[in-house]
Amino acid sequence: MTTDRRAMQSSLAAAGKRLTPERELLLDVIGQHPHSDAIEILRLARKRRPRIGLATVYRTLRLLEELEVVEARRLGQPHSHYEVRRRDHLHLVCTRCGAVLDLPSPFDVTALEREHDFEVSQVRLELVGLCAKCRRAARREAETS
Amino acid sequence: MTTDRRAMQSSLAAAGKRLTPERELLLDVIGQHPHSDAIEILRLARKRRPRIGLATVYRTLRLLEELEVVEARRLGQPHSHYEVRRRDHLHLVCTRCGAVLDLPSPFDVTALEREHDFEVSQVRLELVGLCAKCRRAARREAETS
DNA sequence: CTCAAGAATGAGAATCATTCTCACAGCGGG
DNA sequence: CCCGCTGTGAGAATGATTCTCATTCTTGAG
Repeated sequence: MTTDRRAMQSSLAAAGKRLTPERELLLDVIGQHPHSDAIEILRLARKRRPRIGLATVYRTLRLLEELEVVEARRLGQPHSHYEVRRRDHLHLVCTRCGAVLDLPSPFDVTALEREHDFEVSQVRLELVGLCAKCRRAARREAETS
Repeated sequence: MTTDRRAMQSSLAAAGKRLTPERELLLDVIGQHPHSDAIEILRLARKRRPRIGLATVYRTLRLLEELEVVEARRLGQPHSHYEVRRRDHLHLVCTRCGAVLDLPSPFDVTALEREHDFEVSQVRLELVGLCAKCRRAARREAETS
């Protein structure tokens, strides 16, 4: 994951932030264990750095979200699950046990039900971005600063 | 919304539950104010029934979710937003101000960006249902009871 | 019509995920 | 080598949601 590390390094530097061992470790853990929640990430990170704290995990997760490196998911549970971000990202989420399967982008629901032995009951789609008002506001802020 | 009311009545009865004035009121509020959160729903409900409590709002929301009448959404904020459930349900969510636009089902991202003056930065899709393991477990449970 | 049993409610306490605070540690430039 | 930040860990604080419990309402049997 050296490329990720490099990219991280520079976006952090751009924001006047440092690439600390904790941040590097946490990014690695998230990359290796997609869909983990904060407690799970803490547990995994402590195997390699036992004194790391929960606050650092949450702080780092938020930072990585802001840098658009990591993405938080609400999968019907009260806490979030985290994973390295991709532009198009499709999931099969079981409503009963919470299992999450990743999917390649183009798909056909019926074929997919057969292939993954999964019964689809609901399709949820969100297109996330900026509305016209906020695009103008963001532009104004950029000019001011 | 008499049809909704009827349908509710019978699915509640099937589970040995009652259609109370509170439940009817809350369903109506959610129908009339999609994407509201629990506090907002409480505020709206109190206009018509001032002594209704927050616990009842949350209890009813959970019940309506179980009956698959209502759906909770996590739109990047720490609390949920609620709306009457449809099978296919598409949203445009602004990452900055949290505005939510509903969309008709079939769509073309580029046309849509032009039409709604919205800049899409991310596509999120979840197909929700039952995995093979849980379908078997659910079947077993049904047989037992 | 009356009453008992169970379901539902309101208020406030409890819980759980997440964020904040604060004292201390560590790096990086001068 | 020291100063000024940026980060960290621990625990407190917050905020959304769920639970508890005493009370009220409904329903159905008699």
